[in-house]
Amino acid sequence: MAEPVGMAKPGGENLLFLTDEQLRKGIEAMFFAYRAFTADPDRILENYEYGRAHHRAIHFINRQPGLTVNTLLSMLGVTKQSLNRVLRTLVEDGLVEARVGRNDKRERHLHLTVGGAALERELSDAQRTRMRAAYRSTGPTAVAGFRQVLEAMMDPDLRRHYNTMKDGQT
Amino acid sequence: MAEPVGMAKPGGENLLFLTDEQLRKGIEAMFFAYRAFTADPDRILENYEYGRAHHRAIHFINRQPGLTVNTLLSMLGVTKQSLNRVLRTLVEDGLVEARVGRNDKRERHLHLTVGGAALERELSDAQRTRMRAAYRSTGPTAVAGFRQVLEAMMDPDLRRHYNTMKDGQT
DNA sequence: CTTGGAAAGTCAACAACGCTGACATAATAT
DNA sequence: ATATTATGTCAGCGTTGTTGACTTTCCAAG
Repeated sequence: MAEPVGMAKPGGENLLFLTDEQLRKGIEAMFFAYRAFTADPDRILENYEYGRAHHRAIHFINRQPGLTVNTLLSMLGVTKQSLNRVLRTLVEDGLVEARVGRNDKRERHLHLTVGGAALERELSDAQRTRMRAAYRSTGPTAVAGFRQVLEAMMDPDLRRHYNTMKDGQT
Repeated sequence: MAEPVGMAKPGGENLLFLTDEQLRKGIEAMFFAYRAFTADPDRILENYEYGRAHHRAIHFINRQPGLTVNTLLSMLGVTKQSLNRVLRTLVEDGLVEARVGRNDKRERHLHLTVGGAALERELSDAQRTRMRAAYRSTGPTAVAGFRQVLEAMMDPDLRRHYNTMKDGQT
């Protein structure tokens, strides 16, 4: 630790934090942190014979109950065939309910069952625990920067989903 | 769990940034940002019929030339069998050279060839471009926080690799 | 009311990349 | 010298991503 990530910016801008070396460290930080970020849920999922794809589906269904398959598709950024395989097992196992739309009966509105909500809680508890520890040890200023940089890295389409959910339904 | 971490503490610290809602936003920020983070290299790799695993191997071989298969293994956190498949294609295609160790002939010391270095450059250029844009638009304070939180999230073992390389060749 | 198109789902095949098990070879310890 | 440990390879399997082709259901416009 303890090296210049960028000094003040007096008259001329100091751009030390934009060197290739700094960028490489950021890249590796993303790699190692993401590995840790997914490790806890992955361990839990093994007990249920589910994978990371199931976790992601459960997360967003919990986040926005009643969303359609198509909406979920665009959030996850996978093909419908890939999502369908995951969704089918979750419905079969009674963790997710797919209700036919009232206005548009072609649509399937997705909800977690009681069992699905329980698994969601178990998974997100594990993930939040790690993130809470990281947040706590670094403080609110670092957390704000963390979120700002991540948001700036997103593709506009993905950022739309992120922001939608951020403001969406409180 | 799920207690209001929000308000204030006896001491007077404001812990609003530790609410479950804030944590959830951090989790989703990680998800969406990582997707964007890998999107650029993934697009390039398609042209070469390689995948993300090849990228990771190339990155770390470039980062620390001459490292052994075992060392690379512990950085990537996969099984040696999984890495071997990737490494074999890279050697066959003339992007990586695996030199038998002089002291210990069991070891293979890995180096990028000229062609391997060229691909590494192409991939990391794409990744750096996105990260540079994010860094520039958020500034050095945010970048420092970004790195701090990511580092705090890592497992100790992975963090060791991260720090080792960080000090490696400044 | 017929038809065009969007939404959802299915089936098949394939690729990337995790995994375990079995094995060959080299170094080391007994 | 022989057994054990370390390193790397080969073979096969599972998850999850992909594309392509196709059907069914439904809404809406002509």
